[in-house]
Amino acid sequence: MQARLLLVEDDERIRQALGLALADEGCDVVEAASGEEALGRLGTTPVDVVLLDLMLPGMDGLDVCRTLRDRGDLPIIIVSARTDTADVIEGLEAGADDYVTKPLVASELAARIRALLRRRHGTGEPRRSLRVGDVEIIPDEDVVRRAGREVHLTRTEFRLLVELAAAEGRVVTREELLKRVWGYDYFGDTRLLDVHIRRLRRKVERDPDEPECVVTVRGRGYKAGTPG
Amino acid sequence: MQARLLLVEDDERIRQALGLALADEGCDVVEAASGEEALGRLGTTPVDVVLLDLMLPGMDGLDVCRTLRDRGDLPIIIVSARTDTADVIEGLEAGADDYVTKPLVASELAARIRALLRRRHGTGEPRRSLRVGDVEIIPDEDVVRRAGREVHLTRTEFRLLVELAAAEGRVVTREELLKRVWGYDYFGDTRLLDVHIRRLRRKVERDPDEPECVVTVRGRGYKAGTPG
DNA sequence: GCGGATCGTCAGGTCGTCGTCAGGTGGCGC
DNA sequence: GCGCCACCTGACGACGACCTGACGATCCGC
Repeated sequence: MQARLLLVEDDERIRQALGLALADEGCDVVEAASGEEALGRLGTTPVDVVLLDLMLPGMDGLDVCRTLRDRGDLPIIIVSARTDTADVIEGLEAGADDYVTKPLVASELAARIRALLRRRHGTGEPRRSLRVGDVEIIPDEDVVRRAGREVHLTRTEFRLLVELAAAEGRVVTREELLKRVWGYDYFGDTRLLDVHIRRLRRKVERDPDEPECVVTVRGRGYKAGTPG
Repeated sequence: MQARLLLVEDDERIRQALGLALADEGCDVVEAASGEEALGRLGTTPVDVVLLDLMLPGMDGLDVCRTLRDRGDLPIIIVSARTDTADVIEGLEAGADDYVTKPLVASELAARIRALLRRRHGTGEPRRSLRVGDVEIIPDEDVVRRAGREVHLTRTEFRLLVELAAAEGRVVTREELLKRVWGYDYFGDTRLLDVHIRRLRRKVERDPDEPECVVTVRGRGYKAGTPG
């Protein structure tokens, strides 16, 4: 799944234990010990879900929840020791998507997280977009944008670009690309790949003669340009 | 709030009591005593949320859940007497958005319904209309308006448009559309879909030769146009 | 029973996409 | 500087996904 979640909990022992358990469930966990710290982290770190304890030092948990809801539509699950109906309703009205009570079972929590992400993106997978320079790739929409403008790619071009983008700047050999995009187990030379790289560059490069996004690594393959 | 919800529960006394309690909370309740009856009602009645008991005569509750999830993204809350973690996880994995255990508190249930609808529509109000560009869809009738003018769609055209609009710009594959609108389980290559897309475009597109609302994604399917 | 509305099928046409090719360009070892 | 080889480039034909108009079947209200 690899959902990235922010765990907001002041008790260090609970936080660490829960963090480890959720990591075991396949989550990428970021921790915060207070509401202020959580809001700070969210400014810099992209996150898919927030797990929010209500008993926090300083800023009240419900206020953190309302603040987050004000700022956007980030999924929020409240984790609390209080089981009263009134508390649950208050939490949900404050903008939480779910309210679970301690003691917690990590596997159930993970299932609830998956359900929430599925609801949000239709698939259970977070809708992440990939970037290469000023080129943004949105797999769900089959759309690529360069500097905000929509660029139409064919199926093959799209998969090629995704493979390169997913490698995050590492070189992807010609053999790997042929295998992953075409399923070829090809030995020897083929111009197939070159042609499609060419067509891709024509569409995504600012200047196709000076490639920045799709860079040739002579004798090995190609790599996505590193924007900084 | 006036969310319309379908209550699936075989025990008549529980069903009536819960139905009344939820009506008090401002819900518009439709009842069904079995999975089969529920699926039948959904074919004719537009509903915002399904409350699904797992202990049903005939068709298994989890199967009902999976079937619903297969057909679309209708919000589902499972209501069950079983409290085991394994049961909860199974329910959520079957496609439910939430899992609450008996005994129930109607006010909490209503709060969870509101949270779910808020997540889905951004406002907490049940969705009574969808938009694609300057096309507005009113699910209660087989009617859409384009730039204020009323356009009449047939049942099939309407469901097609709703499926695309609900995906909010994501690509919906031909297989998905065939399955959700016609109930087909992939029928190889068929022109059925094309024809209805064509007919739909004739009615909702400003210029049917330059589709803006219903966009073809070659090799995958269709998507609702992103206005702006 | 008649007529309109709606639906599914079909055949022919269009056009996007793909793979191949032949010739050109430029880096790199000698 | 020379030649080789990896890669670039534009063009072209084929295939198939999708479009389009037409037709017959079915349903339903009158």
